[in-house]
Amino acid sequence: MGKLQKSIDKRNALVKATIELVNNNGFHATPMSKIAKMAKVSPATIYLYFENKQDLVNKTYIEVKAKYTKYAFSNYDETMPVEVGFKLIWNRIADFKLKECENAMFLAQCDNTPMIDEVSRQEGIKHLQPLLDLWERGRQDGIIKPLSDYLLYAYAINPLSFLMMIQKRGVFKLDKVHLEEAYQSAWSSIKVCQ
Amino acid sequence: MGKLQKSIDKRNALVKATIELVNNNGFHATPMSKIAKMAKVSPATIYLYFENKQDLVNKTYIEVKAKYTKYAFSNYDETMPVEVGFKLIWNRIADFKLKECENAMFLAQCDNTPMIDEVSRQEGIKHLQPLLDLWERGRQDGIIKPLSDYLLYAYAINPLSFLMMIQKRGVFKLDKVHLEEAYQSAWSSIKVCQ
DNA sequence: TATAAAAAAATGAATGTTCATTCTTTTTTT
DNA sequence: AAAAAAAGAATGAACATTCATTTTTTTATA
Repeated sequence: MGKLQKSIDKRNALVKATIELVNNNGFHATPMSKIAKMAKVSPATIYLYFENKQDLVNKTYIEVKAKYTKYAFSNYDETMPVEVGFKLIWNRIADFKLKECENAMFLAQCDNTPMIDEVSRQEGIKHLQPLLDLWERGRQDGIIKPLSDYLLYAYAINPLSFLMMIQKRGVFKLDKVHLEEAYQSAWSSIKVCQ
Repeated sequence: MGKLQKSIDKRNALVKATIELVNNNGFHATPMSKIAKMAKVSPATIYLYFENKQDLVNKTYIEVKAKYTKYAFSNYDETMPVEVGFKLIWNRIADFKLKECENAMFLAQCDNTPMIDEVSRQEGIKHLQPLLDLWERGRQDGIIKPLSDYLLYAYAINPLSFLMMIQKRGVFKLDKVHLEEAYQSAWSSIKVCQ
């Protein structure tokens, strides 16, 4: 195995350990020493890859966010009709939140916490543009309500975070039927009523 | 001022300081010493009122959650028609999230973080019953979609947390018009389409 | 190709700080 | 005068980060 690959593996192991430990204990209760142990690395080695703990968590956030948006748009292209495109993206996001639960949990925690730098937060938002473009198209065609992107996100996408969270907490199990119902609610909340 | 009142004041000051500091720095970065300083009390005094830091934050959570639900239902009574009752409660919750921003932020952070004991979390949920009863009535009358309470909460209420969060972050200002739009989206997402 | 010197990467232990909690003393209330 | 409440300082543990060594990898030479 090449030196470069080994470096990449080590870095990935650190990021993965960070996600898992922060999910279970929160940022404040995950010492660098535990992250190191879980990644099978010396604590000192972390500092060869990241400046410090804050940098580690910022970079982890940005990477997970990038993975999220890449996943969300993987089978979308902008020539699709608005409703088709939205359904596609919505389902991919739902998939991500339910299948890539660790990653999604981590994002939820970062997004509701002063754990992350404002700069990294901004960096993370960038890649959502295709969805915003789709909405703009929908508004112009009179298919989607003329609401701010924030409102549309709040009603069409954000509820999935809540559902993922309670599902993870074990109090509720989201099955195929629920998912279809959730989609209908999401779409109802932003579509123009005929 | 009586001894009891003085005790209450001191305890309230501690709870208030906890909320403010945790909002700004997160649980991990708010030392007991800072909480004590902000509440104008010796660090040792905190331990006369709370067992330890975890207990302080658990109790704070439960109190804020109780305040939230009390606020939400203050002008609701269960003889109201479903749609009227829902609008009333929704608006009170919106008010709380926007006017009692510190409290709402604190709850959002607690709800997306392993900061709080599972026991305290359960304790906090209890008081939401009137809303669940209203929804049950709405489902039976064919006014509200036959969805699980979790789904209804995810679409009708939870988006307000997201909107509060981004508003607090300064990236978006929620005005009267937005609020009415938000209500329409919330209601659209859970009402049965005629 | 084999070997050794140099460079890079990785390590475990050490350092200094921060912090939750407790202890002893002082102040306030009864 | 006794009891209760509060205080500030002390304690000891946990932790992020750095330091001095060791191990691994690369490069240069024969």
